Amino acid sequence: MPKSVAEKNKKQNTLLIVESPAKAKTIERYLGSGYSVAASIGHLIDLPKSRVAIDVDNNFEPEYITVRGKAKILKELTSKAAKAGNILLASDNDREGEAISYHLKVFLEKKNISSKIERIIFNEITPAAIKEAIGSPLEIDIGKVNAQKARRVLDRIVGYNISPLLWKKVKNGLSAGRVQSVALRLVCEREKEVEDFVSEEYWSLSADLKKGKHNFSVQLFLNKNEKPNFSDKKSVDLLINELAGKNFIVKEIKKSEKRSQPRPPYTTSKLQQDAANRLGYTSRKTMQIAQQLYEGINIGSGRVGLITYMRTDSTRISKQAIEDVRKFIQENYPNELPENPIDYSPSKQAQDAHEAIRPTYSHYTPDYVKEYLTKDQLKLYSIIWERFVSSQMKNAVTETTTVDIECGEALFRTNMTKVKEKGYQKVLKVLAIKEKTEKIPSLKTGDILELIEFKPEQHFTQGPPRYTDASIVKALEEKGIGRPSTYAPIISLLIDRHYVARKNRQLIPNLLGKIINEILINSFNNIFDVNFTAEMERKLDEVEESKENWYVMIGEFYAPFKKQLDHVMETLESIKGVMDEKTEYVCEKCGKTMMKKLGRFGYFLACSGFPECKTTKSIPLADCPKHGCGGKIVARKKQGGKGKEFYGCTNYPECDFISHLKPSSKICSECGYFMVEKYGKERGTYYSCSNNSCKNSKNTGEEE
DNA sequence: CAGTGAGCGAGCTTCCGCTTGACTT
Repeated sequence: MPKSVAEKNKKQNTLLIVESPAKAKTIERYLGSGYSVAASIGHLIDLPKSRVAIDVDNNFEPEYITVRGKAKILKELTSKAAKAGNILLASDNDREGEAISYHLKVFLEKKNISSKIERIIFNEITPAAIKEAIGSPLEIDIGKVNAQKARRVLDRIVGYNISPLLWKKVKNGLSAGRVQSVALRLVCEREKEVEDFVSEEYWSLSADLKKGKHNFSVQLFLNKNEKPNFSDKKSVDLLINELAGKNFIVKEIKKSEKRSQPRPPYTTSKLQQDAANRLGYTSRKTMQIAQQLYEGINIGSGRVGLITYMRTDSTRISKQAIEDVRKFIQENYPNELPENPIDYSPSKQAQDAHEAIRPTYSHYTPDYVKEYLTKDQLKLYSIIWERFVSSQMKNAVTETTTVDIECGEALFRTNMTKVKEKGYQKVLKVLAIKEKTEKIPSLKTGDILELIEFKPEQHFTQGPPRYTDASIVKALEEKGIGRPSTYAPIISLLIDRHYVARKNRQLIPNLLGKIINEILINSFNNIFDVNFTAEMERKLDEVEESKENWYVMIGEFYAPFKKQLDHVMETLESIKGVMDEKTEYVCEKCGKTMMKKLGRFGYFLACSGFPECKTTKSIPLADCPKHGCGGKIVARKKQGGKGKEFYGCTNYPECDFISHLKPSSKICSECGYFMVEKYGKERGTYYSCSNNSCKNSKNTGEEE
């Protein structure tokens, strides 16, 4: 049949579809002619946003539609598919990826695309891995698709039923969900621990000693291992008196060697943790910068993707990358190259669709790419590079010398740590481990030391630390809640909804967050529990292995849930309006007091006479400092309500005063402008003048 | 690192997870 031959010739190229456009570009380069590579840019088909769209009476069948804004991509993919001889669905090798491929396949078949559609899977972007995958095409794994469907439907049922309950009982626009509400719960529970903590005074004792010309410090120990806690100064003074005049004698000198292993290359969670702790980045900032490094930076010779994909739960490394980094180590640190590559098999629960986060080429050292990167990009790239290269180097060896010194009945001790072999630490700069260690003069057993002075020191027991971006991400990952692509958005969501505030990097629940959490755990303790997700995952595994029907699993959840929901809807008392605060402001139109309320765009003032009087206005935060202006400074946002808040004058555009930081109640003693709160890593919270030409704007503001 | 700019809001909101882009950092 001549027609089909002509058709065949026309349609000989293969279309490969992945999720990420950057990945598509890379793969296109690897494959060359005969192939074209396109990207779906995430999910294309999903539940509609505007309603629940789950048919409870029909085995929970979800209603799928084209995702808003994705119609164009779907159309383009369809037209490319129509021209291709062969279509390879190469979305990620996890549940979500399988669902993307499945939906695409169903869609294309409906569009009467006659070409062969196959699923291929690779877990790393290397020519070898991709070619191997193309050589062994697979069927869609319907078990995985069903597990994704179950997860999606469950989250929809929980989120889209409990959120409206909150609208009715507490306030419009609120939200609840399997993941966000547990994150909120963690923050609230920690806050409770902080509030309940009672700080206690205790004292420690050290002594400054002298041997020859060398001074050094030793600490009092109990039972050889424990530091004693004196509850007050009296008891420590008692001991000091007892020891007065007694000799300090060196009793024992011990040396011990410790090997420290390099850490595995980064996963998303670990990268966010280190970037937060070491560089002070929020999770969100880390991901934005990582995305830039992934998509590519022009480094003279052209645009190069500097790191592998940044959303991963795996520490796995491609064979090619191992060879590359071992070559780099061989050339630059030949003594630190281990005989064999170090294996970082991913943890058991990892979905493992991507490699670890690593530099694409080890020889692009931070120094080499420095001039092409912004400061922030360079810092983040440096820690990724250092962590990866060091992960394939030899252990470091440290030697610790412990000296036990007796004084009467008391035992004092000091430690000195020396690096014997730097090993992997040779490449650590930004990630360098800064260890403070005592310098001890050379001593031998029996030496008698001269006492310079006793140093009793007062301490207070510290309460548990509040969560930070770093520690909440760590906690969520450990509990299996959320995914690499959602850690940063979860934190942003809690803050955007005014459930939680981030202050000096700490996550503190607002009253709104506490109230919602209280309601949720009182009414749905079983769902918003850290174990709920773990149990869900266990069942999803059974669905994936076709041991259970996805809708049977959902049905078992739904029946009791619906009962619970109806009960709460009926019995829970509405507290609508209790969040509104009375203020001193008076309505300009009717003279009634104004209430402070939380709206879609943040807090605002509204007349207590609502709905008769609909007066609203922004909350004045400070007087406009411009001479003779008389306006008030209020929080503002750019058009469309997008972007970060700034603070401007109510007399705009006549008055153009602006500050990007929130006014504090403090007034500058130099120029009378209001001061703003700033936070420095070293000096903590301080105040600075909002007047750029005032000298106080650079310096620490005076404390009142 | 400095620069940054709307007049809204009392209804139609909301989930999680995959992606990037536009916007800040």
